[in-house]
Amino acid sequence: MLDLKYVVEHLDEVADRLSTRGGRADLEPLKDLAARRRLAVTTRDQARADQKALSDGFRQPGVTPERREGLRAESKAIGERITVLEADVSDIEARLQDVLLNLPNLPHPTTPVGASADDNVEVRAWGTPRTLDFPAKEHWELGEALGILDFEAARKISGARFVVYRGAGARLERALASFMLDMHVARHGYTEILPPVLVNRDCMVGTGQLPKFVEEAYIATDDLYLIPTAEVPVTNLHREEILDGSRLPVKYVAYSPCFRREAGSHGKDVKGMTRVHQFQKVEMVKFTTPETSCDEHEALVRDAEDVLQALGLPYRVMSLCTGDIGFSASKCYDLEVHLPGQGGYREISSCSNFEDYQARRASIRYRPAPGEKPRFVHTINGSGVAIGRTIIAILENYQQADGSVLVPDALRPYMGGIEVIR
RNA sequence: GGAGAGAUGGCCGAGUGGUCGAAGGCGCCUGACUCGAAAUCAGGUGUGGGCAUAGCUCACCGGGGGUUCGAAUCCCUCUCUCUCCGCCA
Repeated sequence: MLDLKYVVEHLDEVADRLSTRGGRADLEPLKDLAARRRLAVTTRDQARADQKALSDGFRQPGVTPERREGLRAESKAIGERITVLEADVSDIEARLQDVLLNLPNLPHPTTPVGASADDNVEVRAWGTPRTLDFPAKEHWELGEALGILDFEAARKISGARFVVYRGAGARLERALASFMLDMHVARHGYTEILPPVLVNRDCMVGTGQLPKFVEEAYIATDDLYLIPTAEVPVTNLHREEILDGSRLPVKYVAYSPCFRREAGSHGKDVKGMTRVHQFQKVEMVKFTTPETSCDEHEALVRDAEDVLQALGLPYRVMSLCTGDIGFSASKCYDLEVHLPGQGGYREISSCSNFEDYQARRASIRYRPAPGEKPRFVHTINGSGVAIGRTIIAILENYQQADGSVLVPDALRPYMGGIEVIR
């Protein structure tokens, strides 16, 4: 959520910056509502002050019954007026909130301006894409032939866009989760979290999934939502809190399943498990000061890159342009891994700096020093990394002519010594 | 699922209709004392909103609603926590 005061005071600048996301932001209604709110609040507060002053009369010694009756009548009249004025304020504030919650974050000045994914900028690349001396297979061919990915079974028990891992496939998933968590905890200094995957509405609003993207979410009964990423429960760990500034940055890493309806992506990535309704992911989340968020964001990207480097998976780092970054993000880097089977790069991690956008929605603040005023933290998060897509990358990068797949060295200790899946 | 108890500031904990944004304690900050520290003493110390912004003012005692001239306090309701019983991985 953007700061209303800032938006109103910098209307043109905000409109310009938001327009780089595509479409145009009409902020006039917001400005109008803000002005109406100011008037309504002032009027209401004055009425309340009047009534308060009146009520002192009841306590004065020697008030006559007639005087009391007069005060009562006068106060009652003001009370009725207050009721009306309060309703007015609530109505305006609800409408204001609705507009504000549906406004995306301001792109960071360093976010490249562009209209679509085609305008994303490659920042750096690591490794050399593998060239195979035999026809490269795609992950589903390899996985099904090896008996480690079962799409047919998944279709029967859940439907399209699900996958069942079997045997070494299931083991690979578990190995990757442990491998990534261990790396981020031991080498990168994150604290491991295992969050609920069912969260309340406030969490979803806090990180920006709701209200705008309700069609993307799986909604359970009791007003609970299946998380689309561990970012949601982990960021909300500190919702409505004031953190001790000396504790920052706070760094968490969590392994969780992620549930996405993928509404609006019909016909996209229908084969295999590139785009499924449930996948698992290791997610890193940081809470930082505004001064350090850019550096911490860069560091988090490096932390994600470490995973791919350790697994020997060639990738490139893309700085997403204004037309492609997520709703809540100010700046975002995607890590795209090279897939010989699909013959191109594919997103495997998305690392975003939300600045104070989520913090304002979720009211996550910190106190720089004892006695100082609280400020909003900056939140940063990124996949470290998506496990399903890592399995895709391993299958396609480590495939051999006979259809078997080598286990990357770094993973072997986690695979019970299995060196090749055949 | 059944029965009961409870939710107050960073923490503990008082407060059962107005003088309460809220006693007291702890913690924290500032000052005095001290070579320095501890102890002691004095003062200060919540969050957000509005405005004519060194100030004034309004709101907030788990959430929502009600009664009342007036609610932390009374009533209803929801949520959560705790205790006991039942069930259960």
